[in-house]
Amino acid sequence: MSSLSSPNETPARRERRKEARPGELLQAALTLFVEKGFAATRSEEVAQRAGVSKGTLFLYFPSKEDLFKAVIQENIGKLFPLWSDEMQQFQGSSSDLLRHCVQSWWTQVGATPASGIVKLVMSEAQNFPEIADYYQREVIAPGRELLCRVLARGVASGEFRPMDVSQAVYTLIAPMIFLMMWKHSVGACAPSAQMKDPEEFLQLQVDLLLHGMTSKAS
Amino acid sequence: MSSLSSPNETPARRERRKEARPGELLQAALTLFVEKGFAATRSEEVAQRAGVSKGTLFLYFPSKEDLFKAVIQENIGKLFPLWSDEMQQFQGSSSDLLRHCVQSWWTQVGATPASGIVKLVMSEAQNFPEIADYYQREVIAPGRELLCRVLARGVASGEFRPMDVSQAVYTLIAPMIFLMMWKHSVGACAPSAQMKDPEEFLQLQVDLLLHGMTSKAS
Amino acid sequence: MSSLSSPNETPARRERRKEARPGELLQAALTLFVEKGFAATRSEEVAQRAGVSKGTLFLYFPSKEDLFKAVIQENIGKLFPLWSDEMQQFQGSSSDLLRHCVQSWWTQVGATPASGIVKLVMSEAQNFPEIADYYQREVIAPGRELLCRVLARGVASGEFRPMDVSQAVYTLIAPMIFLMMWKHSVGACAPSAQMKDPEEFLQLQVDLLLHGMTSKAS
Amino acid sequence: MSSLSSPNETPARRERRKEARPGELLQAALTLFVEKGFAATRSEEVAQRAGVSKGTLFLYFPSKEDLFKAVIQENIGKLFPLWSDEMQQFQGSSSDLLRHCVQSWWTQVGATPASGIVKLVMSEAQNFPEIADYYQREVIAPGRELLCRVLARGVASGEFRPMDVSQAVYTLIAPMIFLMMWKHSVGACAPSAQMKDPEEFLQLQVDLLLHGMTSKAS
DNA sequence: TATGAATGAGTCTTCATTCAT
DNA sequence: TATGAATGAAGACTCATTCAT
Repeated sequence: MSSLSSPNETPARRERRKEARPGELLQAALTLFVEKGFAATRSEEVAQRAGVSKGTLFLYFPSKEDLFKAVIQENIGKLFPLWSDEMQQFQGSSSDLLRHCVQSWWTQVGATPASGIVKLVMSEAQNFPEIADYYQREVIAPGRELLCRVLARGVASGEFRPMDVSQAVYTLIAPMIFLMMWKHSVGACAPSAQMKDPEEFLQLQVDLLLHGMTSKAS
Repeated sequence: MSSLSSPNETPARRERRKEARPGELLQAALTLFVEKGFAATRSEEVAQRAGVSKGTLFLYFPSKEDLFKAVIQENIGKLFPLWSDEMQQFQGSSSDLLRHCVQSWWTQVGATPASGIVKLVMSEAQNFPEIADYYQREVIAPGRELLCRVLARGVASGEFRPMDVSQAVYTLIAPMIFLMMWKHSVGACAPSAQMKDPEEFLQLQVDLLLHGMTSKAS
Repeated sequence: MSSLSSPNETPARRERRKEARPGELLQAALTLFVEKGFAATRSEEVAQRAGVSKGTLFLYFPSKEDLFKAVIQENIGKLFPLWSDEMQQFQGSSSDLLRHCVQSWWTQVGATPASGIVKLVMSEAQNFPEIADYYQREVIAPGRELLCRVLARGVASGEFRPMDVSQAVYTLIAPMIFLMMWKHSVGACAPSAQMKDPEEFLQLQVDLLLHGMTSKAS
Repeated sequence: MSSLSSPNETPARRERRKEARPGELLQAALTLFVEKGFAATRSEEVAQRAGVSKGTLFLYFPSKEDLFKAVIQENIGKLFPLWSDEMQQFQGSSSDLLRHCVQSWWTQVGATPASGIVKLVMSEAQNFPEIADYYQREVIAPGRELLCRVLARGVASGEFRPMDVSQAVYTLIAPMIFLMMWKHSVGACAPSAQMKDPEEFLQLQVDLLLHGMTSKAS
């Protein structure tokens, strides 16, 4: 436009805010949703925490549910394409790839507030079918697909025993889901019930699975 | 009403019902809570399904939350003393005992509506701290204790390798929790995400664990 | 029930209120809707004017729209069956019957708050399609049908000239609608625009029509 | 932008548009108000349809209400001076003049979107007293005055019987108002209730009136 | 002039719980 | 005990209007 007139112009403050808003709101929503639950978080609280008025929230997200969907996408959904690429380029053994997957998930979801989103969705799925659908499409399906590909890779290379990968994935999913649910429900309320070392638990689970699955072990 | 009938006849239906009331309410609550969720179930629905009026429900249970607690106790809490006894009297190997535990849990909780209660509690724990406390006391603690004893039994007899039982139990708990959560959240909403054969999955998990844990396997 | 025990019992106060409530609410709604319009009347105002709380209103009418429908039925809809009977039994000439119809309408609707309802429905029809449907079914259709029967009666007896009754009715409807609209819009706001003598106007209109319609007149 | 072009060329499109803005906004408002109602039309929609931003609308019209007033003036108010002139110069009989008036109204209002404005004003008059006042001043008063003059002309010439013209005008106004209200409320919602041939209806009404009014008829 | 981001007042409806009967 | 009428707090979302740019 007028880029020729001012050499190092920056967007007007108003403009910069406009671009920053969605992120600020998403961040606020993530924190509050995880802390208080989706239903228990008032839209206005989210707006306040992001430093804007109620109306502004609805300027960027047509509804509270859409805000939730965006939070899912921002914190989890967008990881799958990246992971998919990583997997494609991975050079090592399938065991290592599997370990890498679980590790990545732990680092980027399990150990972060995003884990609260997973817990939330599983908790509220019944009450918000549209969110459940969205989650199924954007998270569950890609997630399963990714893990299935990893298992299939191992089977194809002869590293893993032949198996029904579409069922076997649950063996990987289960400990992850468990960890997130536990952390954000009983773990959050009764410190005594908290898990001591989730990462070690995860390690153990994966080792167990690999030993059970690798050809050499049998 | 029954004033015309003989005084020493069997208690009138009304009176017999009177004693059955709490149980009927509990049954109705279980069904509805599992089907629609805790928040989405109206107290009046519970009363209606039990054939009494809204007021009567509050005569037996001071609040909806208390009703929930009673449902937990009735459907899950009361199982632990029984299981504890069973365990005490079990004669076989610790592997078999472990399998038996998981089997019992599956039969009496996992495959029944009670599994929905577990899902519900994990979902609502944050919103109802009192319920979380209650659950921790009446379910989690006894459950962990029971499984810890089983593992310790195996270790003591030399059947299992030495281990930190208090962490190892999570390896058993995880697939159970996962199964219940999955079934009642994504599984209930997206048929495509449903698990095909939960029992087989469970079997597999236990086998995996036992192979990884038993001395002979190493 | 126990009617044999107490000779002249009356329903408990609570009970009597229950039966009186709908009427009280309907009355309050009629007044407020006519005075302020449907959209501009808050549900709570209606409840307050009826001396109950907001919640109670929704105990008797599932929604504000349903309340409106009930107001229509109560104040206008229920008149048609009565009028239909009257017409059936009318013995005089069709001219007299027509005059009687218009007279009845004026006495029971035009000159009463019910006229405000008609104005309201015509005003809000676009914004509340469901109400428009209801009104069409419960008021317009029966009203037209009634007037058509009257005209047909006159034609059949040779008192009126042959005509397309289904279009001719509008000649009768028009001045009534006009009177109600005028009274509740410009008439209500600008006293100077108010009609002086609506009844005389109506008389004049009917006379004009009858002159035009009666066979002898031609 | 146009700084590169010759200074004395025809006004740039932008500038020409600038002067056309109010008219475009008025046109857009007319269409939308009639289609969706006043309250249901968002200011932004009007602006959008006129190809400008929300802010610009408020630059030309201080409020939505003022926009409405301008729409009234533009589509109805400005007709009366013209009609008044026409009447002044009319040479034929008063019957013909009356027919001409009704005809003109039908052509320029009744059959055009302007009829929707009349309906709207009558609907919203209570909620917007200022609009009601404005309408009374700019439309009702001049309209009545015009018709009164026509009737008085007929009476003065002996063509019509003596009458209270200030009341008699309603006999002319009624069918017009009715037609507009009907078309834009029930007629718009329930096709079955729509009038078949409004023009014929109008004709009939006028004939009826003239028969009743002309001296010869008595 | 023109823009469009931001504001915040306003309202229907649900439902756990109470209490007069 | 049992009933069910009554209560009232709580929350998402819209949109006319403003004002910094």
